Amino acid sequence: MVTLNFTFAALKFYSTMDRKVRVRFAPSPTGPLHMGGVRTALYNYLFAKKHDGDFLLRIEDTDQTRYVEGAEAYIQEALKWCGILPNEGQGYGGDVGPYKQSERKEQDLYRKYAQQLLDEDKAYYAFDTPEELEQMREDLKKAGVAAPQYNAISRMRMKNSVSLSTEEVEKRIANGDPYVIRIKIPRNEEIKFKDMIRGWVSVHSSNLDDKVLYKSDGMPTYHLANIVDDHLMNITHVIRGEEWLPSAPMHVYLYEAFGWENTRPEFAHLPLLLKPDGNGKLSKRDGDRLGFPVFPLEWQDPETKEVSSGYREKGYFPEAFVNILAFLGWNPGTNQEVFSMEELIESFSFERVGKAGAKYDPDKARWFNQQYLRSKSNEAIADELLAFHDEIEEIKQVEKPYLAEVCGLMKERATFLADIPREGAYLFHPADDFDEKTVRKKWKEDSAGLMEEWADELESLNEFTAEKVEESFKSFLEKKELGIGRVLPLFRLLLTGQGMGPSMFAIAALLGKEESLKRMKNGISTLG
RNA sequence: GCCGCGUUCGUCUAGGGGUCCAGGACGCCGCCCUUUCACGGCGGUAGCACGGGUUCAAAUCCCGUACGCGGUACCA
Repeated sequence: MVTLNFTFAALKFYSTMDRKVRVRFAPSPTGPLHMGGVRTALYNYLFAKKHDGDFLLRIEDTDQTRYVEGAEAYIQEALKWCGILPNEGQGYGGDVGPYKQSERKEQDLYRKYAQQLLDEDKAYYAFDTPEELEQMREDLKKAGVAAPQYNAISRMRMKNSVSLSTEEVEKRIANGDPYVIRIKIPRNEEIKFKDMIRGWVSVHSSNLDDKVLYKSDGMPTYHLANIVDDHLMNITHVIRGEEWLPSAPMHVYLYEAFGWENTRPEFAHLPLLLKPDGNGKLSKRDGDRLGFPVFPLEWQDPETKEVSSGYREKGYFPEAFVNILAFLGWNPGTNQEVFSMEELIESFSFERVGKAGAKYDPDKARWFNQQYLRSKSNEAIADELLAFHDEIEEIKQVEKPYLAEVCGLMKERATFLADIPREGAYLFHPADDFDEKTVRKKWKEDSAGLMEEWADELESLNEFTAEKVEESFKSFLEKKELGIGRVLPLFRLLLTGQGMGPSMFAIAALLGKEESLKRMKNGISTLG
């Protein structure tokens, strides 16, 4: 047995080695793409790029009842924002399209494969009504069957082309009776495959259901469409979420039933993304509850009009978002944590993807964004502020070089772009009021007089640079025989209204002599 | 219930029999730097789910238990 497995694995290895790597991301347009979905797309993308392969986007919309307006456009936009760009697929063209299953169905691409299975006695027609199915499951449960299924045993008591006579089946079909096509899972077989992340996964066929492959509405189910499309699109590796692991053996069996086992893709089932507190997978609700987005982009439900926040709108950089996602389930095995997309491609491998679900940590996510913000040049940050935050009045009221200098001053204490103009609002216009606590602690009776003297010193400066202001300030302290902590907070209070912030001399220099003196004068008269 | 997958600091994780009285990062705490806040530096807190094996030696291998998650649809 061991020898057999080894041989099988070796054969598989060779058969996929000489094929160009082709992977696909295949979401259903049933709503906005969840960050877990984006991560699946990302891992597919990284794997494809790493191996000079293709990354395709396929839309799996076989369930017409769950179609949501705008969801497909959302998927496209989200991937674009993240820089996870398909080089083939829906919206990108390619030789093996269409890339949308509803359109493929129009071309009748699926029915013939179901027919092939029917002809080879590997699938059968079933006429059972939903009520009959429910009844069967109930009866089996009552009879003490632990896992009621439509399988090799129970199928004999149902209405299908295995249990019914040929004449009866033909009559029903001719009559137009609704039917589905079910896969005929063999009764006693061990089905195994080697998952790239989990190793050997083995399930006995008695635990598999005779799943519906073709629905009575004429649409294939996911199971059929997925296998047929992956085969027709020459997919070499199926990288998807762990929720698919239970049906993977059935998919493996389907490849065998079709006679496609030699080109069957490899599987990698990704660990789930879990909610930050407690257990269970990350859901839309958790974001609302804990105050962080679970979607890449903001989304408004077309029916309920309910708005879900997005990483983009919250101020996350796409590079940071990708970096965050990459580290939820994968790590490079080194101490490096900040990775560009290129570096991720270079380092990515399934050997370093974990098996256990990863709890999402919003704090760590913020930290990543901060790292990216700090690593950008002042000019780049100014550009991004102007491009993405035109709702902020301040940034439009100054020249860009000035804005860039503000960014330089503020970026080390900010996490998001918008923090800069908010926390540094006083660099754009005088503060509305003075920080009460600082006034109480620092503004004494003699403060006004002291600041007037200091203003005179500033007035006499010819060069109003940070260095000159500092120099002048030092000699002022010496002259007055005062400590820096007595005087500087007053200066800061007058110019910024705050008790904290970046270097006071840099602030004064940035504001300029005239503005600095004006603020001092106004402040002194207000505070007395 | 049944089937499958999983389980190292609060969180993300390194670790694939000895070099681990378990390393890094986020968070938290303390100290230093600083007018202040932040940054930075230094230090600290805290973990191998449990029980049996195997072995001279186990976080690492095997079995079991517990717990968690996923699946159990004519949804994907």
